[in-house]
Amino acid sequence: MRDVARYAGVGIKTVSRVINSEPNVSAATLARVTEAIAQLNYEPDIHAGSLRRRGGVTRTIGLLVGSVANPFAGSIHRAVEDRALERGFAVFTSSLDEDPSRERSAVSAFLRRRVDGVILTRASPSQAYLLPEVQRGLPMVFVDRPATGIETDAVLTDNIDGAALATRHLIDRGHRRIAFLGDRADIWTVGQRREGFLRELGVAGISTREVSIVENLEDELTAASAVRDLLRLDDPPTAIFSSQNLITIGAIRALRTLELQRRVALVGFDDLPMADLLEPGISVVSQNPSAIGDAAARQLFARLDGDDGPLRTTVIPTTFIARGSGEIPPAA
Amino acid sequence: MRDVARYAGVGIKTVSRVINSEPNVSAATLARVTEAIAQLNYEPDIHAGSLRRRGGVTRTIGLLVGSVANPFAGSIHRAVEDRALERGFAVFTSSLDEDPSRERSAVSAFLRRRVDGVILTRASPSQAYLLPEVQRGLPMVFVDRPATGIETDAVLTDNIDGAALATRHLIDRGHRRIAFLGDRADIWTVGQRREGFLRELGVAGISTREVSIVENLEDELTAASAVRDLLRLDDPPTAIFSSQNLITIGAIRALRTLELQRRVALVGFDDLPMADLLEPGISVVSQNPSAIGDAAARQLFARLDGDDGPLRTTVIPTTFIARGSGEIPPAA
DNA sequence: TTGAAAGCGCTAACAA
DNA sequence: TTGTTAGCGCTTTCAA
Repeated sequence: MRDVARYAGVGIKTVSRVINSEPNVSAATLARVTEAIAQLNYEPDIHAGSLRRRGGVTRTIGLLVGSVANPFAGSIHRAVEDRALERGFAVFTSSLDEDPSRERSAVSAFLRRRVDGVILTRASPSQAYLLPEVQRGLPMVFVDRPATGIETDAVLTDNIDGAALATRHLIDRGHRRIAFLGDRADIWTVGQRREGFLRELGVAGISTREVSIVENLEDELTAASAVRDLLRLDDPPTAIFSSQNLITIGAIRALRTLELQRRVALVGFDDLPMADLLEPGISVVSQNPSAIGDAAARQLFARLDGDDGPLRTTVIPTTFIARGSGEIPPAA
Repeated sequence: MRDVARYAGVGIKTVSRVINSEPNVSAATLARVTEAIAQLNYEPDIHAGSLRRRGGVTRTIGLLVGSVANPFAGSIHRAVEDRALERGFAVFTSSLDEDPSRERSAVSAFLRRRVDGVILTRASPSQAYLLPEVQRGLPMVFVDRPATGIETDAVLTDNIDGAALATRHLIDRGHRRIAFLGDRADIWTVGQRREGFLRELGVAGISTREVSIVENLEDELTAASAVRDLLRLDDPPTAIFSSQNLITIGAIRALRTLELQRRVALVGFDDLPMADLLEPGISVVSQNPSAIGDAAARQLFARLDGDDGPLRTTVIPTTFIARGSGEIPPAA
């Protein structure tokens, strides 16, 4: 900055004014400084500035997700990035892999870099360790799962309603022996989805003894093997509600292996790429990760703009997409 | 830091020593300082430190990709993040959408935040504007596409060989009238893939008049319509080589519409999720984005560790995956 | 083993 | 409209 000032023949503060588009710089001076910046290929150091700047803002936010390799997280990330870009904010991202210790170290890495706000999908059971940041007023928006141990803004999918929607759809087509496939039971969303499933069974007067609930499925393989086991029962389910992506794929594979993909109904929670190109097409309850990211970013920036209204939980609705697999009637 | 020093009854420099795990701190002092840090919930400001630190390292790198919502980019990102995490580096990401102006502004945003290195998929035709950074010694690794206008390290997919592999596979099954479907012709990779396609035609002695080359397909819709047009020709192609993901999906849709998915062979460049669950399964030349990200990050960190050996271009091989669609023989 | 003082690149406050 | 000075939180240098 000193070099630029010297080159332009002005004081260092004038360069600062130009960089920050502050008023009270004459057109001629502005031109000279701009030229000097271009000539010297100068990029101001945003962090040196934020050190002294009021509030110490860095125009940087942090995003924590399950894994950036996961398309669901990718869509959230992209929506957050789009909102951030509009305001000249940069985005740090970190993958947590459902590992509580990674959550803590990633948050710490962000705090050491003085992010202005954080959007996070939690991986640990309690966020009480973030209490000092909440009290300090660091904006935080939880996505996909609410915080535990602290009160914050949140943006969630309507898991209960989505699961109920899927369940009712199957019940309406005459199914009673429906299987629920869930992933790790300590993940908040799966509990919600099971709740929606059970609620709708109750509404229809179906006893939980008629249904099968399998939980803690870890991946495609365990899901596929669970489905094979279920369908070998004396009184096998006529429909399956799979509460997560990879589990749905496992279920599809198992049904194919048994050549039952046109006899047993299947509805998955969360959409799959090319689900409409399979035979039958896979009916799903579709989430809207892009809307989640968008709402979370808007909420975060509203807080950064000084919104100190009451905490808000935004619920993003789901959409049922019928493609064939969910419309199969119970076997005669 | 001053608060921590006061709380622990030591000088500020001693706190600095503890934070940076420097030697010459007695066990008793270390314990007191550690306790003070915990009590005060202190997180050091990494940027204030880098201001004075030799070399000014921030333990931060920047990653530029097409779009973080794209699974190919997501896999690269995840691999980069994994390498970065091992070393306590944070990762900034930005999506470019093939927009040259976004490339420049995103790079500038990273430079203003003093990243220690950059990994980028270029979107603009020339990177000559980065010459000052190259000369300054800022480590940069280009992924997926080489830089133009500057010399840097790069990690690329073996596009020519991959395309040749796919083409040879079709030729070996008796096809001669093969269609090549390409996306925007100004994207470097598609040119390479066309080159591999043409090379293999030459080896087999097939005239380019026998094949159809369609380029500048923008998305699924334009690809699908191009395929429908091709198959309505008097002498339609018996096989299709699609050089990109979305275009492959468009081709699949078009073949379905025409009910030709079991009569016209199809090989795509880049793998698709659930491609094995379609009927027929989609044969592809699979890239390895995770290996690309891994190699790029390793190269970047090697440079940060002081490796000043000659510039290196790492080529990541492709794999052919036969699933059915590529093994369909020419219609009689 | 420890700490005091200077200074990294910038902005706030204030003076000219 | 412009510039000067102090100081943000840390590391470097050097002295105790």
